[in-house]
Amino acid sequence: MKSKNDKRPTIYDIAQALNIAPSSVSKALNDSPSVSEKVKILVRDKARELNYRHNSQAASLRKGTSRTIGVIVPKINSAFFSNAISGMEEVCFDHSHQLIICQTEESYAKEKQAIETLITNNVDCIIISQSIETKSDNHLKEVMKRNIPLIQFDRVNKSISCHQVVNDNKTAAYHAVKELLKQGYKNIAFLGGSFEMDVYNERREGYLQALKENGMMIPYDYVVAGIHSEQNGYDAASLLLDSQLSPDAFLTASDYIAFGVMKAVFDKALSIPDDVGVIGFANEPFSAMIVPSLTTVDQNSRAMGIETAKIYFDELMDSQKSNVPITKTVPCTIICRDSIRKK
Amino acid sequence: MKSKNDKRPTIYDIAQALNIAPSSVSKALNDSPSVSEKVKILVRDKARELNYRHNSQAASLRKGTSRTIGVIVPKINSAFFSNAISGMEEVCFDHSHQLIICQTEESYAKEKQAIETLITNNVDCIIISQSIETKSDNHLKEVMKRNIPLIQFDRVNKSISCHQVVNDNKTAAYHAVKELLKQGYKNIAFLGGSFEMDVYNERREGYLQALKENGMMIPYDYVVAGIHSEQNGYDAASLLLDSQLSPDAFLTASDYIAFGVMKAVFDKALSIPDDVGVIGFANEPFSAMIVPSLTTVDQNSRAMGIETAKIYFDELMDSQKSNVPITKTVPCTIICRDSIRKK
DNA sequence: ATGAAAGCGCTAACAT
DNA sequence: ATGTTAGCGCTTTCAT
Repeated sequence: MKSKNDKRPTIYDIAQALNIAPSSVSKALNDSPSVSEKVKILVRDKARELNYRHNSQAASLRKGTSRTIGVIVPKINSAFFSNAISGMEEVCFDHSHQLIICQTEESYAKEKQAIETLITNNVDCIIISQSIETKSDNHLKEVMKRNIPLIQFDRVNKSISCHQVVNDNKTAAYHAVKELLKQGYKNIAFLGGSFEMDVYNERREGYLQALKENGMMIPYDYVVAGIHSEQNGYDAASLLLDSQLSPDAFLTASDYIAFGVMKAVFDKALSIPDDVGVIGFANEPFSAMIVPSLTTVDQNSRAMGIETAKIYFDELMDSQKSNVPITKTVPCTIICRDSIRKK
Repeated sequence: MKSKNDKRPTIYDIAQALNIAPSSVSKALNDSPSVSEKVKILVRDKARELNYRHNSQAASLRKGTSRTIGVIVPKINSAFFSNAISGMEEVCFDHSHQLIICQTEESYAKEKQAIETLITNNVDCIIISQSIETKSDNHLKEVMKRNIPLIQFDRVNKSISCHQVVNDNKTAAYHAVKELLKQGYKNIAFLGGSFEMDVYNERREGYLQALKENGMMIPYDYVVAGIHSEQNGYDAASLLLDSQLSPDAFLTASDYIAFGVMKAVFDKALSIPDDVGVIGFANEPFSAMIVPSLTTVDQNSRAMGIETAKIYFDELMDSQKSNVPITKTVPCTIICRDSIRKK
């Protein structure tokens, strides 16, 4: 299909056709001030005529910069990440940069592989949200050692000193619990994600703080770690609802977990929100579509994506700025729906 | 941040350290048969020691191939596309190729831009599912003219002669309608997407054929075009439900549209599935979560992604194979749930 | 089996 | 303002 002889036109072809030097063509195409308007017009017309396209590989090789940013996320098909990516894309588009997106599917091996791929492709910056499985930070250290700008977002490893964009997870969880207390719920359980990740730990802290401030007791089994899926949520909630002191409310680490909890509650013939209140995390589209609609914490993920990409363009691109890592915090918004009582 | 003097190691650094020729290093790293096992080991060890990484930009420039495939889709955050992409990624990973993903957000301008970007980045192949807005095919012709292998999937333009991977949309719609008829629904409306796209036209054909075969009349207003969103679905269904001959079933072009229809039905105080049956398309996760759960057409999108990527590796990569465009058809599966009556 | 040298397409010094 | 030249890092003939 791809034949070798009808090669794509280069600046040499334009130069030859116009009887000028290739460097002048390059300058003209890059709108350099040191080339006459006349030549620019000539070059641009000829380029169009020959159907010339800039070869960014060659330019990257020469310039040592690829105008490309690598993004590593666990999944692209979750509301949180796809919105964040969409936000990054918007900013990159404005700066005529582009994104290479890698999915890890929560695997550490794939995460390491993705970093190799991105290094190999000379990306100018790596943006990463870690996978659940990731324990080590060698691969991130490797990126730093190579002086490739690194930005973490959402699922960050705080021990790595680099720019970070995170939600105010603690505050969000704190307010979510306050909301539950305000509605009169008394026994609030927390089904969190991996407790090896700061995002989830912070949510737990917010949860604990809110309860402590109100002098509530927290049975040891009310805080459950390692909950990630709808099924996990269903199982954990079923267990808790059968226990001695059955919870009357759940704060969960994701809307999917929350949905599992809701199913468990219904299976016990209890009602939501009258008997049990439920709050999720992420504001997945379905959270507004189910019955009862799910109260959830919106993480403003698009804004997070925008802020993340901006760090590169504002701080990192023209390098040699501050070496002090910035941490940006994006506030969450609690979306109150029918899964908790209304005042 | 990124300083110039501590540059990344190249094959020259390895060559120098080992006192051998750069070409030998290159061959060793590529496991060429014309280099001794001894040198290979030496080179690999030194490469590890120096923390060498292959520079694929340079290699691409030299070899004229980038081991990169560009994918253009309207949205990454829909079940259909993210699953398809995931399937493509799997196949690419097995062939150590990678994906550059571009979103068009249904805009023709962005679609054109994405193609420019991909050409500029020397992708070895372009995989595209067109945006709704796209009317012209100049940008696709441009790709063909450059002898860049082009594969269309799902939302294809049949007038462009290239490889295609599609669902058996007509059959799927046909069987969906048959299913509705079997359950005793009599007045079945069709809320389709853009009628300028083959996918939607084929679904309409299947719908029409099933009804005609059963000698059913189809009021002219039962076939509605240009329906894309939940809101569109809600509006169109509301109108139809108020009309003279109110439909008792809807086949829709997406689960989101179906959800809008369901809302409209409930707002008229009608019941699903007793008064009205609804079938969607795509098997979005939420379709199983809502009440009543939504009967939908699963497009086996992951399989589509896999088949699409395979076309490149099986047919196109080693070029000069057949020039005859292949069309692969991936069957759909109807997932029967509560939104239609059960026998 | 190993090495020397050319060149992929572009840009950036450095002349002129 | 324009042209000459070298070189980014790699692969690939072609010699040896």
